Amino acid sequence: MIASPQETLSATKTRILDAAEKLFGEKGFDGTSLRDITAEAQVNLAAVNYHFQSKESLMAAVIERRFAPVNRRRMELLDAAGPMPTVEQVVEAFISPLFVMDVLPAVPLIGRVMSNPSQFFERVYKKHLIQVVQRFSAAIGAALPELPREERFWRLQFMAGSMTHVLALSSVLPLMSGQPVDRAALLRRLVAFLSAGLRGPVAAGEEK
Amino acid sequence: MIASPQETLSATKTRILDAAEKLFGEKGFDGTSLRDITAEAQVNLAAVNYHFQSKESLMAAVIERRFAPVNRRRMELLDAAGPMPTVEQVVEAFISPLFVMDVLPAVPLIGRVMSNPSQFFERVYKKHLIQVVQRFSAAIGAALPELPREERFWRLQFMAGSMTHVLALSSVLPLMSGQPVDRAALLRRLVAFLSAGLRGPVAAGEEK
DNA sequence: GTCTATAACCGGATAGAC
DNA sequence: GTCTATCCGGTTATAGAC
Repeated sequence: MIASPQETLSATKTRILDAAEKLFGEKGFDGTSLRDITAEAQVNLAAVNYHFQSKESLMAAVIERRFAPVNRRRMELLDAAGPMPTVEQVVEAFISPLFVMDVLPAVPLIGRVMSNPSQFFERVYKKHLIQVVQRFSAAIGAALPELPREERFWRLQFMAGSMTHVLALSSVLPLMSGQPVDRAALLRRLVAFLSAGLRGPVAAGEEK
Repeated sequence: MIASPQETLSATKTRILDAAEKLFGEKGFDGTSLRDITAEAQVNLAAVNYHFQSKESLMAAVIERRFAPVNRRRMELLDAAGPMPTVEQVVEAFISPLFVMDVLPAVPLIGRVMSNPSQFFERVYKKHLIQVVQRFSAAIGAALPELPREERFWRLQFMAGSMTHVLALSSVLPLMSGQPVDRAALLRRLVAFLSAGLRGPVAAGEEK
């Protein structure tokens, strides 16, 4: 069996995706031009439009490539935890897929998408996140039956916020803390903090 | 006593600042052109360069106008809590200045700045946030003497992340939750969640 | 202080040769 | 599939009249 033609095509296509992911993560979507991307990828400018039609759909492809497997992994981890997960299992299922080696280069990109909701609300939230939110809201309910439904929604947002923040700031956090970031330790710290937050008492006035 | 000339000047200048704050918050800095801003403010295009020299320094002025009073208020609240604040007092001092009426229009902008650290690391972090981080790290230490210094840094980041997330997503959260956001209730929920997180046990392996 | 007009440049996109 | 060349609208910034 010979190599399929797609693999030859994909060389250029993948180089564009990799370069776009890097630059979108570093400088944002509006702050990155197609010329920036083709220079970084060392491909011709016209190749972008040939392979991806427009900048808009290049952005979609870049996002799709990373969000789909991360969310699949989240669901798998939740499945593996069974119908009565612990709080820690739920938090880890949500966060740990972003701390594995092969999504590391996409971390700034993911942080940027997650903190630019209005620009991507339709595309990202409706397509990729709405099922995740519902599934994890249910899982939190299983782990913490006392927690009102509305409180689950908000605590899930708070959890997403802490996670997004450390992703989006991954380039400056070493400068702020004065030392390189130990990612394994960071994951443990996040899980401990968020699990405690999820288990916290409901604020007065929000019991019902 | 007659009105000072500055007040007349400020009319245009303030209209530009207000329009820029709104649009930067909605569409981002790179996504907003000076033409967008002058159209929204109903002033002439050249007025921006006359009053602010460049887009870059307009951005600085927009940020400065909001961050300075918010951080001043944070410090005041921390001072008012005394040398031995409760965890809740520390969290409230950090967050509640962003939940008062007159900074409401700036909420999307602040969310955007906080989640674009690389672009503003020099300007915002070094000028506005470094003192806040140090001061609040010390305050957490006073409220939770058991917590290691490094853990304080990270939990402060997690706290900032949850807060930033609800600010940055303020336009879409009503759509996600299916109902208008009760800001007072949101503040109570945030304080309860983050206080519980701050008090949580230190993850195994991070005790020292 | 405020306007019009324009300079100088960069952006995404495409036509058409190879 | 990949290149060069180019279109053309939008961008910041400024010069100069009023």
